[in-house]
Amino acid sequence: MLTLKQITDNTDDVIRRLAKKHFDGKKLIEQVIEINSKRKNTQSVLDANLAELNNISKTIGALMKDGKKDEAEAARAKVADMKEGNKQLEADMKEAEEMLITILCTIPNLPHESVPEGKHAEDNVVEKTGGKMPDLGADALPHWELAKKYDLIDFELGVKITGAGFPVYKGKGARLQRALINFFLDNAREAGYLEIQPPYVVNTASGYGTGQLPDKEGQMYHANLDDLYLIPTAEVPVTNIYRDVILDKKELPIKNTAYSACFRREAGSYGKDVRGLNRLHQFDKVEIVRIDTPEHSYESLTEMVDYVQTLVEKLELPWHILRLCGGDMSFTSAITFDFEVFSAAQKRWLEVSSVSNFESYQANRLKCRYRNEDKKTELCHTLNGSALALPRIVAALLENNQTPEGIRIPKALIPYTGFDIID
RNA sequence: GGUGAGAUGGGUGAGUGGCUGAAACCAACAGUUUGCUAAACUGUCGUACGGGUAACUGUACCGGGGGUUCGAAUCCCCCUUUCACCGCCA
Repeated sequence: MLTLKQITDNTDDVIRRLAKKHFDGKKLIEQVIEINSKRKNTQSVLDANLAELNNISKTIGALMKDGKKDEAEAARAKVADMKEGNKQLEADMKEAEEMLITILCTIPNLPHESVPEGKHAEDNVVEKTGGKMPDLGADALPHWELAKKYDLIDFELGVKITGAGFPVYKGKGARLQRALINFFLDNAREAGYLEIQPPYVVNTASGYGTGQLPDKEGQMYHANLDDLYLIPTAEVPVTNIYRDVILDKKELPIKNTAYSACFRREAGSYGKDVRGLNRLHQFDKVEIVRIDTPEHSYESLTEMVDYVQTLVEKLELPWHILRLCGGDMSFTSAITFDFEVFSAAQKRWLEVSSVSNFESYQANRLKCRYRNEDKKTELCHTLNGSALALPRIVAALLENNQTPEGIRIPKALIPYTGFDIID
């Protein structure tokens, strides 16, 4: 969520920037300012009352010792009176604080100045393109048919065991998954990321910390009995490592990477877009997460984007990077670059990575801070990105590398798969 | 799952209901001394939200939430969690 300081110091600027996300924040911002000033006034009165109360309480002890019972009784009565009045003030404070958080949670992050205007995915700007488009014949098969032909992935079996969107990988299909995970983790480690193996279920506090709760509750699987959520991405447990933490500036930037299975309910989307591996309820992903200072976070963002580029290049996939427009960006992001790879038989671009800087928006909720040179605590910036999500990479690898002899494995991956062709 | 003992600042750890936002030690930081290092000495050393240009100052917080009391780190209740032993178990 945005900080009160951001809102009170640069009110007009905040409203203007929210408009880029097609969010009309004028009323809410005004409301925040009003409630906040009320909160301050209430606190001033309440603090003064409490100070007096504390003083009187101290004198009661002394009076009792001196045997001045009457005076002590009088003071006691007065205190009882004041406490009644404070109850209302305390309730007001609590209400104001809760209201502020509730409203702040409904206001999205401010887009960075460099975010392009636009409403939909079509308005995203192609930032960079690379790789070679494969030249497939007219009889090229989509990945779900290749998966069947070579017995790599069994979608129907997943339906039997669990339901749609939970595929079963078999043989070289399963080994390809394992190879990609290791390939991504090894690359991340070589790029300086610390490997983390986090829990796949998290509590509600963590859900709030990274902003899945309260609004996106329906997107996570929930274990009712224990009130725990299956993670939709490793970002959730890994970023929550730094919840309620004050870091030393020397530790920044923190660079973590984690593989996890990801679970997404994604209710209500069916059809061609979700065919095969295009959209799943359970999938594998290696995530990179950074915690950084505000001064350095955009440099970190560039490094992360460049790093992801090396991955798609090593996999020899045709790729491009999109700078997302204001309307297509996520609620919590200040700037997002999407990586898409071209899936040649489907003839469509598939999103395989999303690299974002959340600036202090997420850190504010997490209370993730660092101590600056003046020993003052300041909110960190948080960033994360997929590096990479497996299913669509697999889809593109299968489709783009199909030959009459079989499916060729890119050179960089062969040491991990242990085979160079799927036939 | 059962029983018992715990949870205090970055760490260790003290704390008869008022003199405790919290001893002491360690770590850290700044300085003095010193040819360098070390040692010694001096000082600083939790967070949040208010007030104040500032020095400073008010309030809240001793795992979390309630309660008792004029007053709670301290007493009571609930929850979480750690450790030990028992039970179960890959």
